[in-house]
Amino acid sequence: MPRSSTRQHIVEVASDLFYRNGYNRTGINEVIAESGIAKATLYNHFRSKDEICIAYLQYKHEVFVKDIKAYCDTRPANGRQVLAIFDFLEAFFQDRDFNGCWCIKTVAEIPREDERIRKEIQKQKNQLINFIESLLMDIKDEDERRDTARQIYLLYESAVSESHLHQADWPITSAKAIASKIIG
Amino acid sequence: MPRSSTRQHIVEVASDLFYRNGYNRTGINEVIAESGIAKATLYNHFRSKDEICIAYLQYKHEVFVKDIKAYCDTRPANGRQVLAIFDFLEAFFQDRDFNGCWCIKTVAEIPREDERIRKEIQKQKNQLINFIESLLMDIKDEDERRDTARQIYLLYESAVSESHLHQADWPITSAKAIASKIIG
DNA sequence: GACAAAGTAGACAGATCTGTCTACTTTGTC
DNA sequence: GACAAAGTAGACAGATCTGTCTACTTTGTC
Repeated sequence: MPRSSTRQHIVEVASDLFYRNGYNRTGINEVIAESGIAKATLYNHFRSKDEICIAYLQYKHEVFVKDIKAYCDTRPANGRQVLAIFDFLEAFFQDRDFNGCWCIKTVAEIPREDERIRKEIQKQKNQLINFIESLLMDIKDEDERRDTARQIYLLYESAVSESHLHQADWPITSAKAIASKIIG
Repeated sequence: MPRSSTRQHIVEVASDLFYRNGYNRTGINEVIAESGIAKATLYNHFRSKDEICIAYLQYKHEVFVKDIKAYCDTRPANGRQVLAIFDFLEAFFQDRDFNGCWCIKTVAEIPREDERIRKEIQKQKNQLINFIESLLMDIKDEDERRDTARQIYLLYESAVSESHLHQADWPITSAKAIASKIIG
């Protein structure tokens, strides 16, 4: 296996385990056993478990952005296109691998001082707000567009967390209904 | 110290530590050192760390319910009284001990199989929805009242998580603005 | 086919952390 | 003041888990 795909393979396996079972409850030994690689190989690609955590967050975000963009692209580019993000979430929720927001989960597990991870997560959330804003180009006033994007972002985030917490999809339909009201 | 207040003392100290530094990152030894009690005393009051976790969640919820009710009671009991929950949150956010939602934090840290903790958290969230509903008695239709309570609950939850995540209060003002629009 | 780079299997050091147990002391009540 | 209940200080077993290191093998390239 070429070096770059070994790294990628580790990231994918670790991501699955971290997301499913939690970062602290997934040991390095589990990652290497599941990856079928030696421990020294893992530490040849990553300096520490922390570094794998960053790669995990980036990988989840990368896949998420790709998927949600592709999903929204199938809808007509009008003022209501943004509502597609809730339909995307509904599909994600129905998937048996759904386990809430990786950012929120990870932030709860790491020490508060870990600035690298905190910054990465804030970056991801800001990119999501920007993406939502890009779907709201019907709104000509820049401040209003930004405000609306933030509001829909809040609803989306809530829908993710709460559908996971309650193990039910009413938060998704409810959030979508509010978003629909907001964009008029 | 009488038995009941020893127990209460442990719960308060453990709650501070769990909420501030996280459940998994707070060891039993830290709890007893901070409480100034012996380890055997702790295990005389609680069978396991897990049991302290339940007591922690219940204690945080109890204080929260008492405080938010008292806060909302100072406002006129009209259709807009429910908006006070966002002002309450704003005050809580300004407090330097604010550290997001203890339920979300704890759920992220415990194994998925821990049903007792999961049930406790769902119970707390349902009580919050019921409390919000009790502030919406202006809405006569029962289904509509329930729906609205859930919507405002989603906004409140989002405001808690996101103000913590972004270390900024715009999620609170933004969520309040949406809630205000919903109740008309 | 020589050689470097990458990978292997797993022992092990060292740092956690929970929960038990021991031998003893303090406190509160009759 | 006797006695039980509650608390103390801390050793220790046993179960983690991360990251290093050793001695060796495989792979890819010139």
